[in-house]
Amino acid sequence: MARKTGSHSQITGPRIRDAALRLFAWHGYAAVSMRQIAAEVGVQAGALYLYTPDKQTLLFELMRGHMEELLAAWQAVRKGDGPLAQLEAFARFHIRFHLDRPDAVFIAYMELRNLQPENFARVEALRRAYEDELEAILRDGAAAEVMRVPDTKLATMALIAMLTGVNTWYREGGRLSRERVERIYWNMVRRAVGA
Amino acid sequence: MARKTGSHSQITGPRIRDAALRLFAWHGYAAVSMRQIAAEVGVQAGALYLYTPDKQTLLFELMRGHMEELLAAWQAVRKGDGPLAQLEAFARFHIRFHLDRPDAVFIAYMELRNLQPENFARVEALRRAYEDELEAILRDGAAAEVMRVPDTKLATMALIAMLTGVNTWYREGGRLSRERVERIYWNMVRRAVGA
DNA sequence: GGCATATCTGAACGCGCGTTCAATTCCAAG
DNA sequence: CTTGGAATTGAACGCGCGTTCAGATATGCC
Repeated sequence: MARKTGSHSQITGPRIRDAALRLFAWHGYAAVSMRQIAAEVGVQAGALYLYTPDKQTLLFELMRGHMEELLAAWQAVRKGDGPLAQLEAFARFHIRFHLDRPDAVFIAYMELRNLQPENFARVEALRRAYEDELEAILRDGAAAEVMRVPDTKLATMALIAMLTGVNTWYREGGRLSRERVERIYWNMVRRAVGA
Repeated sequence: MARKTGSHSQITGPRIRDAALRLFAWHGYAAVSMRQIAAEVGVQAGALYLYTPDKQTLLFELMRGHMEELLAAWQAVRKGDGPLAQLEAFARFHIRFHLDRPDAVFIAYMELRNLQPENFARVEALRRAYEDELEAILRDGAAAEVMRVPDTKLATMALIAMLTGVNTWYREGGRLSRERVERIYWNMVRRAVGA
């Protein structure tokens, strides 16, 4: 049950996004009602419509925000010189970024089918842009003959799937530290591309 | 629109499962109504309840059926001798099996959260049993010093994620044949475990 | 204190949901 | 042709959905 005080706050917008992110990730977009989101924020359902035109846009903005954060964060990474250093930077960045935002990652992968076609296309474009970053590294590595990748597109998809998979099993405070996880994954990635 | 003839058929049960599988995979369990499934089969919604006690059980039976097929199919595979041959058998089997059943695979990974706790536990147990098959191979390989895997559990999750990822991008009749995809993935798997 | 404005409530709208069940239709066996 | 049982219909049930909006409430400024 949510709070009952009538005090107004200036931060309802972010609180709605947080609640929606958490609820969508746990129960799925289609299974979560606007009333549930509102209850989590401590507000009536109607109030949500001061901050979003509809439920679909709420989902889309969460996914767009996540993908743009992802791209911006990768652009900001110091990447080092040479394809191998860049591949290591990518692998470690990907794991770290994804472990920091399990809910947003979950939504970005699971709720694509609940986006209207136009919104879907925009999110997909952002995802492809991210994949292209990795593929460029692999192409450079293959050209410089420091990696053996018979098909860069396939290798891109394989490596991203492997790295993203860490979110399905890693639990904070578990058997392995983040640094150890990063190191082991990086070694598997390096070997997988024959470097 | 479905057919309107009143002729009874003895195969309504399987047709319901087929329709539910396809619809759940495309739109998600929560977003698909019993009336939509019924329409796909060419029947009224009430008729579904001659074949399933409720919607939740319909989902559960689809997932349980898929996981049991997966385990049975793997048991039936000729695996060859030695950890490396078995790892190759596993990688190739996993890709083949998953590419043959994209809808069931999608459901098995995406609709776990829509299972009631008891049903979830049963499906999870089956999934763990499958993962254990791979982990046993990796442990044997590490013990025989033909593989280098610092953590078998992590490697298991990483490899399964990588292999399952093929379903997200592979399209029949595309640029790469199944055999070529299998071969490239197997090479990445082999290298990833340092063999 | 009074007022403008941003924020929120609470009720309502039409709709589709999962599920039930009496009545009907169909098929096969005698 | 009749009959018994399986298969299916079609209407109904209570409920919660996304969304709207007139009215109430709180806040910051004069």
